[in-house]
Amino acid sequence: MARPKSEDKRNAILAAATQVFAQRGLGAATSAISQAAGVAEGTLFTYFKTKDDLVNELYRQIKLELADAMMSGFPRKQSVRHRLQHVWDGFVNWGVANPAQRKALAQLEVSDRLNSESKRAGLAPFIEIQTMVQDARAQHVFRDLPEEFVAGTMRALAETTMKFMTAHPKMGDEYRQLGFAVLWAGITKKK
Amino acid sequence: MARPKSEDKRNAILAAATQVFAQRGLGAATSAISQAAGVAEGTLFTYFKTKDDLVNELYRQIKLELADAMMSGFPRKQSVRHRLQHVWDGFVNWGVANPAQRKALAQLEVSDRLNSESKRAGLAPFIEIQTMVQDARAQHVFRDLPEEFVAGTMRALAETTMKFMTAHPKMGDEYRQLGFAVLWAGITKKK
Amino acid sequence: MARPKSEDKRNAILAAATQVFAQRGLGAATSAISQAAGVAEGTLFTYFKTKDDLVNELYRQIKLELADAMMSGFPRKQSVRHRLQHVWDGFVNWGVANPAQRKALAQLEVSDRLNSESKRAGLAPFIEIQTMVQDARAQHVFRDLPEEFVAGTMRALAETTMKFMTAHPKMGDEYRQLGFAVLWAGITKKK
Amino acid sequence: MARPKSEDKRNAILAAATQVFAQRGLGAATSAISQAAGVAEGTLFTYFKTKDDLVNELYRQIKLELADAMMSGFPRKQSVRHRLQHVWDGFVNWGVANPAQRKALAQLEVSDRLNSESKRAGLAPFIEIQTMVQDARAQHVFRDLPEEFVAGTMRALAETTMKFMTAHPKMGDEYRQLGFAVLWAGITKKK
DNA sequence: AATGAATGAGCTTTCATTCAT
DNA sequence: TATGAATGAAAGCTCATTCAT
Repeated sequence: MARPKSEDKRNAILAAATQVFAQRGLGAATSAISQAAGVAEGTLFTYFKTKDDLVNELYRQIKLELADAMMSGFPRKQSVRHRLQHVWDGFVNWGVANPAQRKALAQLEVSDRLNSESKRAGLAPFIEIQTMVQDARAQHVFRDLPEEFVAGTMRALAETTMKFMTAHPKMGDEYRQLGFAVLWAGITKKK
Repeated sequence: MARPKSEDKRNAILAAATQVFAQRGLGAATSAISQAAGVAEGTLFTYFKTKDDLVNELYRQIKLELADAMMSGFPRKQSVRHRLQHVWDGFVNWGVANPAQRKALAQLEVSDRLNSESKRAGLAPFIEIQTMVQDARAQHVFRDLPEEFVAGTMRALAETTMKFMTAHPKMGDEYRQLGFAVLWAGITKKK
Repeated sequence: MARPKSEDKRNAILAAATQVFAQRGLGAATSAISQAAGVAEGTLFTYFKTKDDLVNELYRQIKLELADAMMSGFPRKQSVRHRLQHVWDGFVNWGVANPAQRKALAQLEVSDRLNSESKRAGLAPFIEIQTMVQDARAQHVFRDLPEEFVAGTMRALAETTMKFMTAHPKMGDEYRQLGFAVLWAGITKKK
Repeated sequence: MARPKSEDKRNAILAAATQVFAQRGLGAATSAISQAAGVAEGTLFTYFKTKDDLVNELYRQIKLELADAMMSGFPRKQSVRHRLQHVWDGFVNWGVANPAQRKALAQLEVSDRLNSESKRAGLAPFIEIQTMVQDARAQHVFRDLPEEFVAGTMRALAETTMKFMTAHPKMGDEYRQLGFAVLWAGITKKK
């Protein structure tokens, strides 16, 4: 048989796309990606039929990585606060550790190149968070907010927190705690 | 004597750019903008030397409009809470009333086309907010957070709030209040 | 106003396309055409939105020229033989005088790039020939052949005749007569 | 010992090329041919060094098949009319029975990919027809036409005839006769 | 100043051919 | 020999910008 499609090469292309998209946006040329990946221009298209395919695939992959970072070891049985802290820490730590992924993801989320199938797939691994939020509301731990409002708030605060952690790496732990404290104070019920 | 450049035309181009960028992103063609503005393709370039110039100019203009919406009638003398509520209301009301501007601004903020000069100019009209935050911290009303963290948090929460207000127009007032409550609870000191 | 679209340039592009298609087939690159026309690559697309548009337009233009060559001065009132000779002479003379057009047309006719609208438009100017053939059959001048068989035979014989006229220019008149004689003998009724 | 090249595979490629070229023209991708042949893309190039080689080889092969259809059982001893009818029938019957070959051949004949060697080889098996035409002229059965004019006329008329036979299969025999009658009337001397 | 045709670099994608397996 | 991944030179087309009118 001929040489098999190399998983390495596919990954190299996805990694290169992450970097290039993070730096220059989704408008970046596929040739820049193939070059960064160290493959020929045409090779990109043996692994991804079109640029849109690449974009969608990259989105799903990053989302999976992120989900892994947030959900692995999720303390299902513990308090809402513990569980929320777990996903918060997972999120911001991942974002700080993977700035290119974070930036690329931000571009991908607002892009009009994602098909609905990808969007759905990107959401799927996070259902447990939804469950948690529903629990928290049912237990009157949270204010009476729509789930998506909570999710949006968390994402937004995490975004801000990550910026600060990145800008002041030595203060990372403190900002992460601080960000969480703001989130928790904001969304929970006052006694 | 040559015809003077028309302020009308310049504004038409900026308005068209707002709409087009909001809909299709900054990658949209300048020809789409000139068409939407009702001027010739070349005319755009007599008002803005390059596309980048247009982008930067638009950014500054939207920021000025936003500053106006947030800062006019600013109750300098009143409590921190009153002042914060004022800018919050100004922000989210503006965003809901001007969705194209809001979307365009979001694209502009993350774009790599803004030069540092524009970024600085975009920040300038908001210094009074900084002052307010500094006051609040000095008075120990706020947690011990960096000013920019507060600003980032506010922007992030406002973004989420605006999405909800837009999605559920009838609940606009409630969501605006709710968003503010979350913000206030998040950033102020516990007694 | 800006400089108007130049009819000259449009014609230059069509002429260049004729030459290039004649030589290298419809697969020839648009860049080869623009170069031959002495315009920039992009300019071709201000006159023809796509390559297919150019191809279809060229087809219609050549057909019109050919129709003019065949039909102008058509002796409506004279005998079938006179009329047939008229279109025959017009056809082969045109083909010999315009070899590039002839070759390009041959490629265009068998191409799958022609849309049905163009095909219809290309046929339209030749209806009088149909009428003539119908007359001839009604008068029992011709054998009992389908019109299209007659047309196909004529085109086919003309093609052969033109090749000979081109190969032996000095014998042009003789071959034209000879070709017509073969055609006439072939399609008319024996007494 | 290395595996010998498989005649089967070679034939499969030629057959596939016939179909693909007939349908999509000579511009069709080699990958489409290899796929249709059920072999790998690279394999095509072990049997034919380049696409041009494949094209030329296919031309020669089709011409041989056609020659076989026309010349086998050629009644050398019989009258010119009998002999001409034999090749005519062979030609049109073959064309109707092998539409893909016929279409592919038509594309090949007008292509600029045939080298002169192939053209010569393609002509060779038909010499006997030349001889026959020479005989016919010497015997003053035919008009005073160049051999190639006769050949061209025959091919052209056969082309038209085949179109009609294909379009109206039930009238096949009639059209074949009719076509031949037109040919014979056209090229023979009047008494 | 206003226009829009002209320009050519740059884009994504295809494809004949090569080459590692 | 057979395979199909790898290659990079085109291809058609778009677009920011220039320039003749």
